[in-house]
Parts: sequence; structure tokens; C-alpha cells
Amino acid sequence: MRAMDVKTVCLGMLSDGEASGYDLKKEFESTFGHFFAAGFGSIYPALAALAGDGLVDCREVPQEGKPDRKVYRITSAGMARLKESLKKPDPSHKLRSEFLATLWFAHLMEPEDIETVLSNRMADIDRYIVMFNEYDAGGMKDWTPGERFVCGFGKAVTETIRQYIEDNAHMLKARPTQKKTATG
Amino acid sequence: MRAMDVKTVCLGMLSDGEASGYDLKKEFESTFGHFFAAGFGSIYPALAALAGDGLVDCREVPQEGKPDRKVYRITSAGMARLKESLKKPDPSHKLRSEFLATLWFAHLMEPEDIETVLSNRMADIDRYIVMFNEYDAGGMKDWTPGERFVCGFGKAVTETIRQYIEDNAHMLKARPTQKKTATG
DNA sequence: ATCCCCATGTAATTTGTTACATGATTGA
DNA sequence: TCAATCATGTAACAAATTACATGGGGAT
Repeated sequence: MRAMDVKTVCLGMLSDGEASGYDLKKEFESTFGHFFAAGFGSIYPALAALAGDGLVDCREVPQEGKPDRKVYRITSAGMARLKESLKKPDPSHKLRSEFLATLWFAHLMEPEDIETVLSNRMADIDRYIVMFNEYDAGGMKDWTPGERFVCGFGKAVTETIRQYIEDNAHMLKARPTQKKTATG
Repeated sequence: MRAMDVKTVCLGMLSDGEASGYDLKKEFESTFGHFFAAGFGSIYPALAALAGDGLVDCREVPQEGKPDRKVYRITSAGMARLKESLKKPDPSHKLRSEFLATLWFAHLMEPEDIETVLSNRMADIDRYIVMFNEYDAGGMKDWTPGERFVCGFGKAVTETIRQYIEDNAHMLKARPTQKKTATG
């Protein structure tokens, strides 16, 4: 575990205080949502593995009508491992966009399908912008500098994308210029 | 194959003219590099699968001292399948950033390690900006609207990121505000 | 000498996604 | 009555990364 994989991110989240897998999922959906996704299928095995390695310990809280709540807490070995993982000098920043890959071939698409793709993406973007504005409105008290930096980053990028799509969608509606064919 | 996976992107690239796996790899490294990565380990099997499905056909060009060059060409069935794949209304746009995940925990890092992470990312960004500027300088003749849209998108986002890091790196160097502890 | 470019591919491994499995409580 | 929230996990599957395997030619 040298990289910032799901395990390491869970470990990092636990450095802020104890939490259950369910709690971490909510954090992945909210603050981490725009740059690092993880579902239950990754989180629960990650926590089990961390516990197996002694990087976190687990306390089971009995509940009625629900499975016992398993609350994880980082150990000092876990804290040391986390700091070690954070030493990686060149962490990746990977975009995998089926959205852009699709529009690359816009000249092969029907205009109404292009429109649909753009407006669906726009809806996603607007949800993110609402989220970022809610953070701002909350004053971001108790946020670490890193958390502020990352959310500001997300907001700046998201707003740029929104503006870019608004300003340039018309390019995709233009009839394609004839390419590599002699038609005069 | 409903989504824009490596297979579909290869198929799309071949809609522009015949090419070998090696050629496609170069396209993944250049124009597609900023939003969709693929290595030989994905491309060669993808081409073999496409050929098996009759979506492309393959012509072997003998060469001296090198393996035969396998040149792939899209078939009419492949073209139909590609257009079908492009109908997906909500293609994903996923960022997975170990860079941002790392900096989220900046308060646990040594200042010099933060510096290293930022300057390494900056170097990557600058390479992309050089690339985008070379495209602009080339006049983007023969580029489809989709290609222009996507490259413009990449340029806008990359420049925003560059500016954001420049303007906000100082946040990460500030001593962390005490969090959830009574010291004041 | 050494590295990069050309050119192909396979196999093992890692990683993550999706579906399945269970089930009470609360609010609309 | 229906959906959402809470709460855990496993198993099957899909996908991509990495390492391995081969080897000549040309530039520095």
C-alpha cells in the first residue's frame, strides 16, 4: 500500500476521528465525491484489511434491528503508515472521461443526442456547484487547509467546465467541415 | 460494449482511417492523453476482440526485423456499432486524483513534501499546456468540431488548475488551524 | 555503450464495480 | 404504500495495469 488507494483514503479519513464504514461512505459521496469514488464493495473490504494489518482497531456497538455498528479508530501504527503513504512525491491525477471521448466523435452523432449528452453533464455540474456553494455558505469552520484547498480546486475546475460548455456547445452543432475529402 | 471503453475508443479512432495498435497507442498518448489513458496491454486485446466481432478487419504488412505490422480498418458493422455506442445519453466523467486525496491530508505532511507534490504536478500541467499550445499553433486544420471542443476543454481546465495552484499553494503552507481542541 | 523507436503480444496481478443477501424504522 | 436511511458484508464479474517475452535499427 504505497499509493493513495481506497484503503489509504479510509485510513486518512479515520485520522480525523473514529467512524463506521457507513460513515465513510457518506464522506466519499460528499466531500470526496468529485475526485475519488468508492462504494461499499471497496470500503468494507478495505476496513477489514486495515484491521487485519493492525492499522485500525474496531469496536462493535450493538444495535436493535440493524447489524452491529462497527466503529473503527486509527492506531499509532496506522498513523505512521498514513504519514508514510503521504510521502509519495508524484501522486496521480487521472481523468477518465467517456463524456469527452464521446464528444470527440460528435461528427458521427445526431444533433439531438449531442444535446442530451451536454444537458445531462450540465445537470451533474450544477449539482456539484450547489454542493460547493453550500460549503462556502457553511463558512468552512474546522476545515483544514488541505480540505479548503481541495474543495476550492473542485469549485474552480467545475465552474470553468460549466462556462466552457456554455460558451462552446455551439461548435458541436456546426456541420462538420469536410475532412480529407476533395469536394471543393 | 455499451460504454466508451478502450474497445469503443479504438473503434472510434479507426473510423478516421486505418491504423495499427502502435499507431493508436500514440494517439492515446497525445490527443487522448489528458482524458482517457490506455496502454498496449489494453489496446492489443481490444483490437483482437474487435476483429473477432467483425467490427474491424486486419491486413498484415510484412516488415524486416520487426513483427508484421497489423493494420486495422473499421467495417460497416463496426461503424454501425460505433454510432450505437455514441447514443449513450449520460457518459461518465470520472476524476480519480491521488494528488487531491494526498493534499486533503496536507496537515499531516512535511512542508517540503507538500512542495514536492505541488511542483511535480505543476511540471505535468506545463507539459500539457505546451501540448495544447502546439495544437493551437498548428492551426487545427482538418480537426473535427468534436476534437476542437475536447482539446479546448482540456486547455481551459488545465489552465484553471495551473492558476488555482499558483494562487492557493500558500494555503497549504500555513500552520494548520487547531481543530476541535480548546487551546485559545 | 546506451537509450529510444519501432512492433507485437500474453499472463499474472491488482483493483474496483455490481449484484446479491438481510431487515427494521421513519417519513411522505 | 413506497422510498429512503440505517447497517453490514460476500461473491462474481469486469477492467485495466504491470511485468514478461522478443529483437533489429538508428541516434547520441
